[in-house]
Amino acid sequence: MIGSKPSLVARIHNVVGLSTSQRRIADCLLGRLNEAAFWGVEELANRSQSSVATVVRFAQKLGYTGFLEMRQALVALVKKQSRTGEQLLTAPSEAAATLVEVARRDLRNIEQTISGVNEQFLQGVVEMLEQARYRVVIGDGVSALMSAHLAYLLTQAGRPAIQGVEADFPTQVANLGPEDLLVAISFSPYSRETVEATAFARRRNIKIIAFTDRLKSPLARYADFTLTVHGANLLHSHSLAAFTVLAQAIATSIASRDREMALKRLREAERVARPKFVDD
Amino acid sequence: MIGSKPSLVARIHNVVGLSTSQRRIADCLLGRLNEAAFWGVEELANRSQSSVATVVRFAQKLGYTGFLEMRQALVALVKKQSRTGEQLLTAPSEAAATLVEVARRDLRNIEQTISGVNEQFLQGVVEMLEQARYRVVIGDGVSALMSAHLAYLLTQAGRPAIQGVEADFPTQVANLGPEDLLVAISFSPYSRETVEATAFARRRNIKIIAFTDRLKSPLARYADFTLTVHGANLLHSHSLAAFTVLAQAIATSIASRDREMALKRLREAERVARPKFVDD
DNA sequence: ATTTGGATGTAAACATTTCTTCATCTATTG
DNA sequence: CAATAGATGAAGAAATGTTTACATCCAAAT
Repeated sequence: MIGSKPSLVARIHNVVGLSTSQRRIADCLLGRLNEAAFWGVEELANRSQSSVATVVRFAQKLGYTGFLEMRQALVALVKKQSRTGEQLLTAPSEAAATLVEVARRDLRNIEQTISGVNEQFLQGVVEMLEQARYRVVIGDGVSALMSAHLAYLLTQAGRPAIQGVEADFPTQVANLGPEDLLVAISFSPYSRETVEATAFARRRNIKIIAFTDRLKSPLARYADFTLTVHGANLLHSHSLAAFTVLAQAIATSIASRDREMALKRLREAERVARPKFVDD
Repeated sequence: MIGSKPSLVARIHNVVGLSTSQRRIADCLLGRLNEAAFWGVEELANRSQSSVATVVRFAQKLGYTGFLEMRQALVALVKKQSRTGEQLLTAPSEAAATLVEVARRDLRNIEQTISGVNEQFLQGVVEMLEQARYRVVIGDGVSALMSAHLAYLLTQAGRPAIQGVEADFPTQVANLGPEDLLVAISFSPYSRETVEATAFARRRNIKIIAFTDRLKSPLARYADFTLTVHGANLLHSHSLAAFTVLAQAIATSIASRDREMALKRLREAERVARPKFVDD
C-alpha cells in the first residue's frame, strides 16, 4: 500500500544494489528471523562475517535511520508472529486460528505450571493425600469442575474423595478433623465460600492443600501446601488444561504406589460396569 | 524444582521474601512473558510502577547477577517456547517424574488432537452450536466431567447448554427437535446410555456433534460432525487436557463473534456475583 | 603504473542502558 | 515517640551498544 511502511522482509527483497557482504547479512537475517530480533550490531556482524559498520550501512540502505530502527521493525515482526501461531500465518478459517491460539496458551500454561512446581511440595501433597482419613475437595465455578475431576481421579486411584457442594462447604468441613484433608481450589477472583471454608478448616487444624493461581492468593495463607496453576486464557475463566495435568499426575503417583491393588479395583469396577458399555 | 537449572518461572515462584513492588514486577513478567524479553530495565520499571533500582534488585534476589542475566534467561525461555513444546527434562523425585511424564503425554495429546482436527468440521461445529435452538450435552463417567465443562463454557459464551443427567438421557433427548443440537461425548469403552441416546436422537433428526476417540466409534455413525480427541494416559481413564483445549477454542470462537454482547453479559454476571468474591 | 570510486573494517566518538550509591521514606518495635 | 531495619527512587558512575570518521583495500579505467 502506498504511504504505509513496507515490512522489513519486503524491504530486503526489494532493495537493489546490495554488495556481497550485505547480501550475507540479508541471508543471515531472513534465515533466523525471530532469533535475530535479539541480536545486537556486533552479533549480526559476526554471524554474517562482516563488520559493525557494514551492518549499520545495510540498515540504512534499507531505509531505516540506523540499526536500532531496523531492529525495532524486527521486534515488531516477531511479536506479531508469536501471537498468531507459526504454522497458521495464513489463517484459513477463523475457528482453526482460534484453536491454535488457545492450544498455544494451554501448552504454555502446562509448561509454566510444571516448571513452577516445587518438588518437595508435590511429594508432600501426594503423601498427604495418601495418608488422610477423609478427603474433601471444594471449589466454586470453574473450580467446581476441577474439584469434581480431582475427586474422580482420587477415587479411581484408591483414595476416595468427596466433592463438596458449594452451599454446604461449612457443614462438610465441620465433619472433618486433624487426620482429614481439605483440598481447596480457587482462582482470582476468589470465591468467598471457598476461602471462608478454608479458613475455618485451618482453625480446626484440618490439613489443607490449595490449588490456586499465585502464592499471594488468600488460600495460600491457610494451606499446608500450595500448588500454583497457570490458566491464562482468551475468555475470562481459568483454563482447566494445566490443572488436569497436575491432578492426573498426582492421582497417577498415588495409584502407582500400590499398583496391584489399583488394578484389582479397576477390574472389579469394569466387571460391574460391563452392562453399561457397548462393544465397538 | 523440575527442570535441570531452575527456570526463570520456577525461580519467581519459589523465591521468598519479595516486597510489594517486587511482587508487582514478578506479576508483570509472568503476565507477558514473551513480550518482556524485549523490555529494558526502565520499561519494566515503568510497567510495574517501580523504579530501575528495584528491578535490578529483583533480578539479583532471583539469583542472577543482574538484570542482563535475567533477561538472557528470559530470551532463552521465549526462544524455546516459540518452538512450542516439549523441553521437559528429567526429574529426581518420583512424583515429579510422574508429573513430567503425564505432562509429556498431554502435550502430545493436545498436539495430536489439534493436527487431527478438520478445519471445515470445526467451523461447522461452531456454526451449528451457534444456530441451534437448544443445546444438550451428554456424557458418562469422565465424559460427564467433560460435558459439564463444555456446557459451562458454552453458557459463558452466550449459547446456554444443558448438561444431560445420565439416567435421564432419553427423556432429555425426547424433548428436542430438528432445530436442536445434541453434543455426545464418549470414549472407549463407550457408555451404553450415551450411544443409545445418540442413536435415538439420530432417528428424531436432531442435529448431533460427537466428541470421541476415533472415527470408527459408534458415536461417529450417528453424528453430523465428529471430533476426535486424543487422551492417552497412564491411568485407564481418558485425559481431559486435549478436550478442554478443544472446548475452549470452540467457546472462544463463539464468544468472539459478538464480543460486546459477551462483555456485557460478563460484567453483569460479575456485578451480581460480587458478594461471592473476596478481594486479594 | 596511476588514478578513481566504492566497499570494507578499525577505532574513536557518541548514545543508551544498566548498575550502584546514598538520602529518604515507611512500618515496626521497644 | 524515638529507634531501627528494610524498602524505595533519584542521580550519577560504569558498562554496553551504536554510529560515525577515517584509513585501507580492491577493481576498473585512464
